[in-house]
Amino acid sequence: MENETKTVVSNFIRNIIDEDLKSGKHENIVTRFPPEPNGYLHIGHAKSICLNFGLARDYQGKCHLRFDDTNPVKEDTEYVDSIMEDVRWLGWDWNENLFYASDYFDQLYNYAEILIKDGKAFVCELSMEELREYRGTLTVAGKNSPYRDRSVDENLDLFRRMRAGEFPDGSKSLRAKIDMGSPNLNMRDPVIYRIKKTDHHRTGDSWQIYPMYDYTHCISDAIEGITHSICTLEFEDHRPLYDWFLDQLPVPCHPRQIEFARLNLSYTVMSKRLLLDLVKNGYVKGWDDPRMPTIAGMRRRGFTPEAIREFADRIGVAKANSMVDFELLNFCVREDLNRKALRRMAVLDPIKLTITNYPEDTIEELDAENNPEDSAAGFRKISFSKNLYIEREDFMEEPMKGWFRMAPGKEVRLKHAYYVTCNEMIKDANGIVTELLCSYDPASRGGWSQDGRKIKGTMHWVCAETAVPLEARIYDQLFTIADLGAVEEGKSYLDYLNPDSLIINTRALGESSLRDASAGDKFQFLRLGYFSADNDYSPEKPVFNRISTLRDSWAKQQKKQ
RNA sequence: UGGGAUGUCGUCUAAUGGUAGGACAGCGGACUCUGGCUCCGUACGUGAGGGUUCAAAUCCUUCCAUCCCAGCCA
Repeated sequence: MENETKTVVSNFIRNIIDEDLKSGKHENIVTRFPPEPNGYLHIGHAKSICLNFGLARDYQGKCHLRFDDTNPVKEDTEYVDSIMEDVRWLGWDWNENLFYASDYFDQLYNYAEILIKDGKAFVCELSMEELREYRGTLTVAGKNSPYRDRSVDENLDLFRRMRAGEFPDGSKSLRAKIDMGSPNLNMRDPVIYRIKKTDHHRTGDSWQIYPMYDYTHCISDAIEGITHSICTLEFEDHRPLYDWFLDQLPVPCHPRQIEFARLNLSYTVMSKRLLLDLVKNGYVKGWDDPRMPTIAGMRRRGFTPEAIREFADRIGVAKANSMVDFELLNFCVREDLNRKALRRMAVLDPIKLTITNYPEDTIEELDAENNPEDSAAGFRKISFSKNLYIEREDFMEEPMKGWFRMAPGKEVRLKHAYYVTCNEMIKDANGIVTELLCSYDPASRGGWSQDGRKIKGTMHWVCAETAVPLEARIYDQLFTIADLGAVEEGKSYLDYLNPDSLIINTRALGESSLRDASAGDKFQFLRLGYFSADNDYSPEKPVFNRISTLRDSWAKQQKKQ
């Protein structure tokens, strides 16, 4: 990644960092990516990961990976493992800086006692419903809890007994004593500890009480010496609270929280809840379903880490809510794969093509270049015979204006092979063309001729004798509308699921070398798109996922008419 | 209707009082053994009104629009 030398575009966070470095506020910067291990990472997280780790890389600082694991009822090591795998796969390294908020439970507890001793926190016995009432509303101020004025000793005693497990879940909470009249609801004596008699995936049964996010996050940042704590916009309202805790406590430093707009991508959803829904209710086949915007899904689909990082760079960082066009992601994979993917030929909708003047029982070997963008990729052998298949849509009985693929009497080139001319069509009882009879020019071997005649149409094909049957999984957007935030009144996002988001094509045929791939190998199927060998791939049953199509200016031209 | 934020080409994003720039998407063309790639060209924008200034996307002001907040979730 070191050789990705490109000019970085400025953004408001870099500007802040530049100023902090210039003013001497900081000599080095430390950022962090703080996921809660309660779900799989998605492309929105990738934006945050690339931002935080990218900043650390560019400023020679550090980026910590910290699991924000303060709610044991939702969290699991399965998620911890997948998150670490995904961050690494994206190309980032936290080195020795792996942390868990649960590592700080003791310190967090001690700080809470300090708050109590300073008269800045109290044990409250309001039920959740009562608490809601006392909190007030957006427009009316809250009321003080009747338990707000307990003595320090009583608070300390109660809090210690909460920790010891003497009280049932929900019966008591520790609250900060701030201001029930604040127009910012987060400042209305927020809960900082709640009782949860649930085992934690790391601390087991040693705790009966768990700290809340607002309390934990700022202190964790301070303990780790984070300089810039970057989070999403919805935490903007929490910043006063973030600062309040750090101002009350003898913490080692006071990081600055900076908020940016989370990623929205057209035609998909980014909420963990909705994603979990899709998985649990079987609308997709798991977290790594290639239609999912999860890192795991995108990896399986065939997106590369390089493409995702490039995407993250290109979308930039700002504070305005926005919706990025999925096409940008397609652009990024194509750009990456165009350089790297080996070319292969496959036919998705085969129609038989017979070369009538080619000798029977002969199969010859031709050379085909593996990647015109990379001469080091070399050549491969492909076989050619009298019996071929071409793409049905590459033939048109009555060619339209501008058509330069196969048509009756028209000479075209079979890529890497010969010039052929279609002389005759065989049709079935319904008038559907079932076979094309062509003649070839033996002097055009390799796909060119000495007389230099111009052949505009070039087509992909496979040799019937050696072709391998493929399963091609053709993906489309999971949803039919670009903005899932704009679902109509009374409708659910499920009403917009695209019934054709996966089409399994088992008619496809590929050149024989496609039998020798392994899961994860990526190819450009000539003129069709980029494909990745799926996890289900085996030499006996080669399965490929379509990552994206190629740009298709012919299709575009057709659409306009 | 309280508080917090945000409005720049279709989309994303630069500009730090001094020529509104880039990318994707679009359009047109060149090239091409992929209607791919590449290259060239081109159109399109400061939410609205008022003010300050030689000069405003930027400062002031009044509107308007959108987003977030009433979990013992993060």
